[in-house]
Parts: sequence; structure tokens; C-alpha cells
Amino acid sequence: MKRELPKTYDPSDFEGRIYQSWCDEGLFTPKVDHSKPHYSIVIPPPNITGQLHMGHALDNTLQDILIRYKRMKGFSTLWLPGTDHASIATEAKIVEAMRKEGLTKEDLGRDGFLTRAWAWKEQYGGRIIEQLKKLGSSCDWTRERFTLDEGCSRAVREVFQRLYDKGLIYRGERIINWCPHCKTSISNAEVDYENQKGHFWHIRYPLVGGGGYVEVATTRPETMLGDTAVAVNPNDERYKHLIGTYCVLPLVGRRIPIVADEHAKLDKGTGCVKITPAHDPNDFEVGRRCRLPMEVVLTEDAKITENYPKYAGMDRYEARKAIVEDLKAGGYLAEIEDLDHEVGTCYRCGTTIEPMISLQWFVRMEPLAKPAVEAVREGKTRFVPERFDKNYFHWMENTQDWCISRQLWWGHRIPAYYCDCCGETVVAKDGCETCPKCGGHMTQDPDTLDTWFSSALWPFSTMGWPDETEDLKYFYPTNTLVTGYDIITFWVSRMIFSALEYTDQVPFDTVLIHGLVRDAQGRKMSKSLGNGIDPLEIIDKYGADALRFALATGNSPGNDMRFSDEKIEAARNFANKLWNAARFVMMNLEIEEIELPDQSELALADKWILSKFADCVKSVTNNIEKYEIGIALSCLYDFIWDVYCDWYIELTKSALQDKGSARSVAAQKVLAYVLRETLKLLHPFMPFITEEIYQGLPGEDGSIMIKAFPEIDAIPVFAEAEGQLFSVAESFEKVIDAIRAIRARRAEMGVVPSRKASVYITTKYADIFAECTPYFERLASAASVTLVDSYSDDTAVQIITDAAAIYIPLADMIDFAAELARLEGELKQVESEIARVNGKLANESFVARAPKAVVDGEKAKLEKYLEKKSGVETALNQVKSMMK
RNA sequence: GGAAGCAUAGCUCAGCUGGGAGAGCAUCUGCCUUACAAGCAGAGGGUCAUAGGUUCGAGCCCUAUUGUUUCCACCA
Repeated sequence: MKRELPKTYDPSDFEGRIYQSWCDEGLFTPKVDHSKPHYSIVIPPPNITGQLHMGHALDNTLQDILIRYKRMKGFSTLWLPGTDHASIATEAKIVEAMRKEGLTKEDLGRDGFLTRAWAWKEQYGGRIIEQLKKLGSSCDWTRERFTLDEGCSRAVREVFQRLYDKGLIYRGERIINWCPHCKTSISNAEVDYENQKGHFWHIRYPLVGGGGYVEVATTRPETMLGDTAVAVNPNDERYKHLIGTYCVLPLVGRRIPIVADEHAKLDKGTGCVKITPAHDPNDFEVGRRCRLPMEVVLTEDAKITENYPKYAGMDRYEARKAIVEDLKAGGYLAEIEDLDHEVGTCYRCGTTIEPMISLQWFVRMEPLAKPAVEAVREGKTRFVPERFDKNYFHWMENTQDWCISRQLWWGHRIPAYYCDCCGETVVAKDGCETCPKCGGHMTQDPDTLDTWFSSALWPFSTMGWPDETEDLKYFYPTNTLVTGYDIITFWVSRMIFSALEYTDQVPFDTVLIHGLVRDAQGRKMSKSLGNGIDPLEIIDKYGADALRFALATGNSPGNDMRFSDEKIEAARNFANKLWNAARFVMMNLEIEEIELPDQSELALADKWILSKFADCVKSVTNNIEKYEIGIALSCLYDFIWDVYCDWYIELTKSALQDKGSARSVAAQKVLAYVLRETLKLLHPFMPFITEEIYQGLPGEDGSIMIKAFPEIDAIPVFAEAEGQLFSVAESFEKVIDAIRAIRARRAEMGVVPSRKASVYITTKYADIFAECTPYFERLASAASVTLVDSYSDDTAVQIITDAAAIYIPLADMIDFAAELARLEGELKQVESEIARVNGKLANESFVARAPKAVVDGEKAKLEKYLEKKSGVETALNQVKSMMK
């Protein structure tokens, strides 16, 4: 039972119903079918911290377009959805929520806290899934995963154990980035640098035995408490004699050595560097090389330790003030310099991070990075656009060991166990209760893993790895990963090395990179600016299809885009246009099913629209294959609006009026055929409206989303007569040109459309024009159309195109002086065109060196211009004779 | 400090391996032409950032400059 389309396009009326029907029919769930090629995408799992933003909407729109396209192209298509536990981000949010209730983590204890966290996951994770559905995402929900679910957790433990056994994971004391607010270590990748105004404090350390001092400088004077040496360059003539001697650490009174180390540069500052091995990564290295002791100065909440009673308990900034005052008072402060510098901050809470020595777990990156670089270099994985591989290489080639342990509760607990009695360390993916050495009780490491550790395994952990599942065998490696350039280092690179290490394959063959969605002024959308746009509000107001269109159109890979009201309105208007075109076509259909008529029944306009449609199929397909989603979509926009609606529908109107006639039926068939096939082309981009219209077409069964994507070879008449069709279509354009020219002239002269006028045409394409006279009547306000060999009414308006001379007797409307000026202008213009082409053709090196096609093209243009010129000249003479 | 992107109509952006500058929005003019005023038909509007170079030919390729955005690293 076919329904008629309501008068106005109202997406809220059908989007929900349609999505439900797709789910009910299980259309998102692929079959493992080894006789078919597969196409798979794993979703970049959204964090369960909040809700979807425009960036997600863009990311998922692109994925859905690719997935739907491939599904219609006959691939067995899996889009695997899921969410990310987002350890630090989620934990921070939960702690914040608890703080408002006056609770701390410690109040609840580990188990209580985790119960709460899981409840959070249910609530927010569920909301995100609902949002993805509203967008139209054709994810296979039967395979939905969560980074902290049992399967993913098992993969995490498995990987941890394997890497540990291979010596690629180790535990050790290193300088790590410490967030005093989140009270956890974070990896280098999680540090954001922020420009801050600060100072450079120059401090004098007196030399032991004898006068004099060395001058050092620091941006963090409070760390001086932990200095255990001063370094100079071994080749520095200024200080060579001091190497091996000692100086006194002001305020503390400790004797510290002056050591030689390359870290001190000859040309930087004074050449002397204070060394604080426990609180600076470079100093830490110096400390190792020179076997210096470590002096920890700060506690985990960034307060001075008990070891320095005068400052103990002071916050790092208070201590800084106090220490600077004391240095000044003691005469140690040489200078205070103003300084703009980049300061590391926690990417989650924005707190200035503190480099600290700490016992943590690390992944040894060097052996893992090498094959990952190779794989991309060899093209096994390809970035689109290509330039992002530079980004990737640079990071991969310079990466340092990855700190993976976090002092958090929400996450995968590290599967390492320590003996309470003998201190033995055991890594055991399946747990360990008694010490293999002494039989003592084992306690599991309290820490959890970096959230990216599990994300890195996502493409295969979600498919059941380490088991050899059917899914893994069939859908892995995946094909395309769609993500923003902002997480190439965090995530993409880690997936690549992880996949190579554990599955011996790259995780995906293509990484499609998109940019950020910015606001109308080009600013990043952010909470603090309050300029974020909620995709759900947009969907409620304009529909998911309009949102998808607005995000996909004009968006090119890797580039940022702006989102504005104008854009979404234009998108909605386009949907409305299509809606109404479909309504018009359907209300005119008398046929029971859609099939093209025989070639012999096709009118010129029919052949023309079919050839235009074929062009559209070609460019849409080519552009999707190149990941030029935006271009593909604008091709469709142009075809639907400018070609199908504004021309073809208008061209068929006269035939349609003659209900029941052969011509009318043929036109209906072509109208319906092109509409149906265009809906299929558009479906990946705008799934809801295309489905809704499709369901109303006569004789169609089943969902549009599983129909074959249009191909040129599948257009019936093309099989027989493709070449002929295109050449007919080309000559039909001459009629369109003529209609346009008449309209333009009439508009220029201010003749209202209701004033019809006879039209006389001389042309050498008489056969074509003869068939098209009804078009002139309807589209060019012609009262009648007469094809003549010549025309001599001097009072007619004359319109010259390169294919025809058109005469319209509108004597009373003509201002002959203006006409003369216009024709002279036209003559001038065509003459300058001729001059340009002649100039080119006279240029011997152009003729000799330019490709033949280009030269021939110029020759053809010349011919056209010459014809037009002679037409204009004739017209001019007539006007002149009238004015005498 | 290293690297990359961008600079085209008033605004937002396309412009594929070099062959006569495009779209949407905005502006102006005229239309209720029985699908659509969320529409139709016209029109105006650009030294393609600047300066050189390569080429028969440059918005496109090369070099430099300016402005702008971003990524990475570091500032003892």
C-alpha cells in the first residue's frame, strides 16, 4: 500500500519510523559471506563523558556515507560501533559530580566508586548510542562494544602479558608528567602546551673554598631545593677549571658538585645549568650519566615535602614566592627576567603538570615504532589526504617510551602482582594469588592503564581477538578509519603499531582524515566559549538528512569547516526541493512499475536527461572512491536541482498534460526512472528522505538501502546506444541555450512572462529545434514557434546564439538606440574572443606544443564565434536600416 | 626552534594530472509559470595575497615575502 507524500517536507514525521524499520529488518547486520568482498569500519568510540558534538556528527556522517555506499555496491559491510570508557576524563567527571555531593573517591572506596562509574556508563553511554541512531548511522548494533567490556579487557590483559614477556613493557623510575589535580601520571601525548607569562630567575651558587659563584637560571625556582649538581659543558673554557669542585646550594646549604655534561650548552645562558634529577626530564638524564642522587621536593599534590621544614606543606607557587624572597634576602638572586614560555598542562583539567620521578609502567616504543613507520612508507596504510603521513612519521620516529600506568580506578587494572613477602613481581593475565617464589600472598598493582592502551587494540579486540573468530577472519583488517587530525598521534599511530605487533597486519588500509567543525566565525566550538552547537537540536529542527548534508557538502578531507545557520538552511531547502520534485512526479504517474521505455520512444529531452544522469553517476562514484565526499554530494545537488528539477521536469510538463498519450507515458517512465535511480545515488548521503520517497514509488519493494548502487552499464538504453545518446544530448543543449537567451533578453527588456510573443527561428539544427517547439512555448513565453529559412521583419527583437538566430516581433517594446548599443557591444565581445583564439592559433609554438585536443578545441570555438559574429552583423545592419 | 595547511566574488568555500574564473548565501530586477516563495527567471560583482621564475600557456608548478591557522619539540 503506497502512501502519498504529505505536502510539506517534515523529517520528524518519518526519520524515527524509518530508522526503526531498518533495525527491525536487521539491515545493518552483515553476513559473513566469503564469496563476497567485505568492507568494514570500526567506529572511533566516542567517550562516555558526555554527549555527541558536531565533530562526532561529521565523523559519523562520513562513515555512514562510506558504509552505505559500499553496502549498495554489493560488499558485505560491517560498521562496528561502540564507546570508550575514557578513563581519566570520565573519572574526573565522576569525581566532580561526587564533589558536589560532598563525597570523595576515598569515601566510596574502590568498589563503591566503580559501581558508580558503571552506572554512569549505562546512562551516558546509552545516550550516545541513541544520538548515533538519530543521525541515521547504520551501525551493526548486535556487535556493539565497550572498551571496558569483558572481551576488550581480555585483549588488554593478553597484550600486556605478551609485551611484558617480550621485554617490551617494563616498570621503572622515570620522569613522568604528573597532574597534581588528577593525581595521576599522564603520557607525553596527553600534555598540552600553553603559552604563559613567567620569569627567568638567575641565581648565584657560591663556590666552595674561595670566593666567586656560578650563576644558573630557572623558570621554576622552587625546584632548586632538589638540585644535586650544577652542570657545565666539558668543552667550556670558562668553567673547565671548576669541574670536579663544589658549590653550595643556597637556603639548603648542601654541597653539590660541578659536573661536566653535554646537556649544558656553551652558548645558552651563562653556560651553567642547575641539575634537579627528580623534577626535570633532561636533568634526570644528566643525573643518570653523572650518578647523581635524586632529591624529591614535591608531593603528589605539588606541595613541598617534609624534608624542607621551612617550606614544607607549601603549595608549589607559594613556595616559589617564599624561596625567591629568601634568595633575594640572602643576596643570591642576580636578576629576574620576564619570559613568555610554553608550559605543559594536563589535557583533561588544564592544571600545570609537574615533571616528577615516579615508579611507573612503560611500553618500549622503539622496536614497535619501526615496523609501524615501514608499513605506512610501503603504503600498506594510506592517509587521505596524504600530507598527514608527515605528521605520523615525525611522531613515530621521535616517540619516547610510553607511560601507560595511571593512578586512577576507572580503567583496566594492570595485571601485575607483587609478593607481600619477598616483593617478587609477576605479570599474569589470568591473575596470581600466591608467590611462585616464596608462596606469599600476591597483591595486584592498584593502578590502571592509560585509556589509549585499550583504544589501540580497538580494531581487533572488538572482533574477538585473541581468539580466531569468524569476524576476525572475515572483517579484519578493516578498510577505512575515519577520524580527525587531532588524534593521529594519540590513537591512529598506536593502533597501527599495535595491530602490526599482535596481528601481523595493518589495522586498516586507509585513514580518512577530516578537520574540525568550527562555528560560523571560525572559532573552535568549546564549552567555555558557549558556542557549541548541539547536533540533536539541529536534527529536531531541520532533520538528520539536512544536518548530514550540511556537514558533508563542501567538506574536503583534512580541512576544517564552519557550521552556520545559512548552511543548514540551504541543506534543508535542498531536501525540500527534492521532496517536492518527487511529489510532482508521483502525482503525475499513471504507470504501475518503473521501467525505461524503448529507445525508439525516447524524446530528445529524455535522451538528454539520461546522459546527464550517466555523467552524474560517473562523477559521484569517482569522487566517493577518492574520498571526495563533498564533491560527490555537490555533483548530486547540481544534478537534482539545476538539471532534473529546473530543466527536465519543466521540459516534461507539456507532455504530461496529455494524459494517457504515448508521449506522456514515456515521459512518466523516464521521470520516474531517473528519480528512482537518483534517490539511490543520494541515499548514502541522505538516507531518510531517500527511503521515504522511495517507499512511495510504484512497484518498488524493500528498502532502498540494500538496492544496487546505480552504474552506467545498468541503464538499459545505454547498453545499446551510449555514444548516440551522448551526441543527441549535446545537440539538445543548443535548444536550452536558445531558451536561456530568449529569457535573458526578455528580462533585460522588462517584458513580463505573461506577455506571450511569436518566435521565429533560423537555424541549421532545424530537425532538433522542430521537435522542441513546445519547450519554447512553455519555457520561453512563446505564443508560437516558426522555423524559417530567413526572416525580414525589421521591427523584431533579434537574439543570436551560436546555433540559431531568433526573431521576436515585439515592436512596441524595442528601443532601437539601446538595441544598437547592445548589438555593438555584442559584436565587440565576439570579435575580441575571435582575436584571442586567432592569436593563440597564430602562435606557432602553441600549435606545435599544445596537445592536439586543446588546439582542436580552440579551432572549434573559432568556428562558433565566426558564426555568431555573422549573425550579429546581420542583426546590426537591420537595426541600422530601421533607424534611417 | 622544526613542520604543515590556508590566502579565489561582500560572506562561506569548490576549482581533480597547468588549456577561456565556479557554487551557495547576501545584493539588485522581474515573476503566485497548477511540485516547491524553503520557490522560478534574470543581473551585477573577482589584478585568484605580493614579487620573481618555469612554460606556447599559471588560480594551479618552483622560489622568496607578507598575513593567518594548526601540529610537533623545547626554553636549564
